[in-house]
Amino acid sequence: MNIWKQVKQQLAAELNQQLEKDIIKPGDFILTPDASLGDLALPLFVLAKDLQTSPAKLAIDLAANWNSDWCQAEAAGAYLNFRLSTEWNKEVLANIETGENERIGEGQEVMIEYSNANTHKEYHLGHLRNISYGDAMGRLYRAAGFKVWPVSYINDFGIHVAKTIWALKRGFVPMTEDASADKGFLLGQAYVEAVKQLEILPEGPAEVSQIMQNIEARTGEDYDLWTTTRQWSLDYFASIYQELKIEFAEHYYESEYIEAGRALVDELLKKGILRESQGAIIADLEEYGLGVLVVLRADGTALYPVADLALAQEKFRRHELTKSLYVVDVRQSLYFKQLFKVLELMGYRAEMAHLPYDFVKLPSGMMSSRTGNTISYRDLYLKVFEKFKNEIADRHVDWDEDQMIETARILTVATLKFEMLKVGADKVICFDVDEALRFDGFTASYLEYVAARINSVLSKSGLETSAILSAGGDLSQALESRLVAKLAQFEEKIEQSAQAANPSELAKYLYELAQLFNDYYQTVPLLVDDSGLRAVRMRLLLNIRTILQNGLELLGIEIVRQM
RNA sequence: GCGCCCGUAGUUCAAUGGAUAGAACACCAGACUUCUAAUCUGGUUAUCUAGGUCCGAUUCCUAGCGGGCGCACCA
Repeated sequence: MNIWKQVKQQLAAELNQQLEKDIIKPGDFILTPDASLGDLALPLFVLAKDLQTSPAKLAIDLAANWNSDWCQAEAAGAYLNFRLSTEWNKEVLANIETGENERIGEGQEVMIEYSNANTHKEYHLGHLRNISYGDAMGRLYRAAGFKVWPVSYINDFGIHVAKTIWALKRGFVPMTEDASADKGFLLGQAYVEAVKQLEILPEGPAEVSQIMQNIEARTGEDYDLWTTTRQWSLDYFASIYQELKIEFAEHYYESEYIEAGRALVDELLKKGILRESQGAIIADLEEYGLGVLVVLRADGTALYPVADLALAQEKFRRHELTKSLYVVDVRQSLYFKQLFKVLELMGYRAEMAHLPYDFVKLPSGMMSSRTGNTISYRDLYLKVFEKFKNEIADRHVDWDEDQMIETARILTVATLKFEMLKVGADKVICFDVDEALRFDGFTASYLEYVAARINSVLSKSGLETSAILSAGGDLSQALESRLVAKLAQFEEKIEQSAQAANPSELAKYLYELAQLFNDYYQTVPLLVDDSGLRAVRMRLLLNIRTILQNGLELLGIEIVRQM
């Protein structure tokens, strides 16, 4: 139930009745720029023109004839401002407490592919942005009632694999006998070393090429080495997913779709969707303004679309999808337009969309796993984790080790994800480690701190949840009304974030809510002697925590109990 | 050359075509005998340029400037 939308509908209905026309729509209302002006506003410029009067005069007329108690109307220049009564506050809280929300996606299935990492390479910040974004989008769709299939697609078969294996065979990077997750991490370093050595050793390229052929033959020593090292990477990825609490319904691997892809290419050649050109096999999409997509090289080896086409086919075969989404770097925008066009020509009609996001760069320049100018996920995680752990140790000498570690883990994951999600997907993130290690300002820590503060106050209130929920006192402070109005906007924010495919809107909303709370906490005493007042304030806090918790959950972030 | 994205405060980012362009960081000055100071309060600073549409443009259109990224055998 979207209460803010209900309010807009109600206002529109009452105004239309007053005017005896059906011209005001719920979408015409805007938020006031300042709380002193009220909660909602209606700009009257267009309406005044239709009614052949001036906006200011219309505002005065409408305000004069307004006679509803639940909401006050006031003319302010060309705007009609509305202020909701304090009575309304409790309705909002009751609405949140019932926990129902709109489910526009009921009965629809959406597949969302993300975390398209490469085995035998480092898992770095770029992947962190991808997985955080993909996970959040999946959660937003799920909240809207869709059946969501989060899937990962792992590229385990490119030339980069051969390079890494070459580096291992040549002993450029010593492999330890530690857990395989560590080996997965070391593979990333092996790859960087391979790229370096390939520029030095003249015999390198030929050796790598031979290894690639051996792997593709799927037999022999190099193939066995591929199987083993591939598993190291997969175990490493799995450990990261577990750490981030991100779960996939299915995992797809490029190596498993190349063969089917080749058969598909033959079929599409016969159908005339693909054709031969300059020795290569292409999809000629010039007539759609999409240029040319090369599918097979002139030497017959497969390019990326081969597996991708077969994979898409498999996805549609397995599930009745209404939407199929791909969370991939913005640089592949053209590629996805081409891929979707070919799939359309093949007869697929489901909605297919690329959810692009811009890359993560460092103050030192572009990240590149080839040159090694990256921040690995693991290094960053450990750095942030250490900082939190030290901070907790300073503040809570009485905590045991388990509590410290668990809290630091939650805060670390929250920080990593929040840093990736708080910026619009269309923006390049210039990642500054020192910035990310901050605990103040627009950070996950700020939000977590509010949750912890609320928990603390609630437990000191001495009230049972049932007593809090049935509290009947009045929330009459201006800050309380602002907080409630903010809470009421939650559903709408979710909808907007989902529609714009932009979790940063939700992140920003939650931050603003937290700011309001801290202001409230600072200025208004909460644990007051008046038991009715105390109870209703606790009720407000409980609701703030609910929204904070639910909102952060949509971003894939857990809240701490204490910090 | 063609296409896509981005140009907002010293920096990093906000603003479904609406009221005085908001935050955060940094900097300066304050607030814990009282619910967690990982907090709060106050102070200084900005829409790349030129046109156009509109009652109203950071937002939409055109041209230019600046940056990034794509565009036939990378993924």
